[in-house]
Amino acid sequence: MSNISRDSHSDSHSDSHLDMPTLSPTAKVILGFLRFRPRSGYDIKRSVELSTRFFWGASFGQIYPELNRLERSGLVEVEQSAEAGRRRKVFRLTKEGERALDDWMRSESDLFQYRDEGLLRLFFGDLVDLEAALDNVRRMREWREEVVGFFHSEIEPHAREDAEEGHPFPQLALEYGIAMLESQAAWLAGVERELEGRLTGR
Amino acid sequence: MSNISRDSHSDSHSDSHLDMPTLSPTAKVILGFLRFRPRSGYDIKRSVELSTRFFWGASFGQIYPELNRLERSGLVEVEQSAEAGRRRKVFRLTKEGERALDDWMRSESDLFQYRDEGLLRLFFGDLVDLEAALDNVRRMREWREEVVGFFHSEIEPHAREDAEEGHPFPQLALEYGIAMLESQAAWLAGVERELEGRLTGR
DNA sequence: CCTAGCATGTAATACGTTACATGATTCA
DNA sequence: TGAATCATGTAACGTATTACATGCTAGG
Repeated sequence: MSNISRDSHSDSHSDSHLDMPTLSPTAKVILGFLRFRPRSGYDIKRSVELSTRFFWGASFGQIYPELNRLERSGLVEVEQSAEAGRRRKVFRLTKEGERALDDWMRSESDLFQYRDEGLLRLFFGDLVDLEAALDNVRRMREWREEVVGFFHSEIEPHAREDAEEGHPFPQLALEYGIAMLESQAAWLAGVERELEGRLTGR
Repeated sequence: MSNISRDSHSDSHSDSHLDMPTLSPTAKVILGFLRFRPRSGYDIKRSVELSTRFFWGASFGQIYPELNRLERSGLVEVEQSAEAGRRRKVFRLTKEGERALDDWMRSESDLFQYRDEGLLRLFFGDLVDLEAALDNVRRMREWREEVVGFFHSEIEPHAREDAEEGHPFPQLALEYGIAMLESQAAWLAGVERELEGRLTGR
């Protein structure tokens, strides 16, 4: 667990192979994307930015070393390597890699981390004047609305494309994000009205 | 930013003092709690576990070193130190500390991190059979329901107590958490019904 | 007497971002 | 020719968890 959840408890579900070294967070998203089709580290980064980065980010500083570790442990292999011209290494899953991905997908490991500075400020709202607390809530709501707009304009087209190619789940994950942010924005708008009421003489 | 937000942009809001070294994440929650009343590191940990840990955790391994750093930089000071018997150091805010806290509370720094392994698995749902995807969604919903129950039984009483003592904001933060988790659980229940429908022959 | 809880700390390790270094290619 | 983008990687640093070490005190 990190905030509140327990992590990867039990793991007694299958004796497939003993001591599979657990996948790092970055490995999970790398293997997932490689399963659809082979990709370079650069491609993986682009995929992450266009889809999972809201709930599962990965930077170059994580991706490149992790790809090399995964290759050394036999979960991925280089499909084609262009050392001439534009240097480029395209990786694909091995049988071992497919197995590791499948094991993880069916596991109950369940990391859930939520860190929200606006919410911490709301929690400490009693320490400042109402105006400051209200400003904070307003910023929280506005930011969520901006992100929903961003999702619609930048992420939704790609998700729709995936869905048309027979992969509806990315769109489902997007809808989850939109629903969550819209619900938060609506809740925050309610708090705004409440605080505004207290401010303008009850 | 970590996932999606930008962090601490501009900071041009006040020239109070130039180059205030920015507070670490753990410092923010420590200073906030100390503002209500002086506490030991152990007390702070207890407060965090009873309230902010869902969206702003802190472990002993962060708290104790951070308290000593904050003391060295003059934001907190030792109120009473019992070296005899049960060793115990109670810290309180200095004027500098109050100022730093107030600056942060009015700043626009806005860290927002969300990491959700269940959602990543949902995103990759096309890679497994429907049963496995459905199991995952079910676990996601059940876990959220458990946490809401935990909030009601373990957190709510403390929040109510704070509210009765004239500090309503912690309760507001709790309600935010409950609303968010309930909205997610409801959304997930809808997806469950949809997937169950596809499973039992349309 | 022994266990649970109070209390403070360090060390090892993992994870993550950012900045930096390096270089090729495409296109205006 | 110069900028944007493709492409891979390392180093420094910050943040976080976990396990460990140590010891006191209150209550059954």
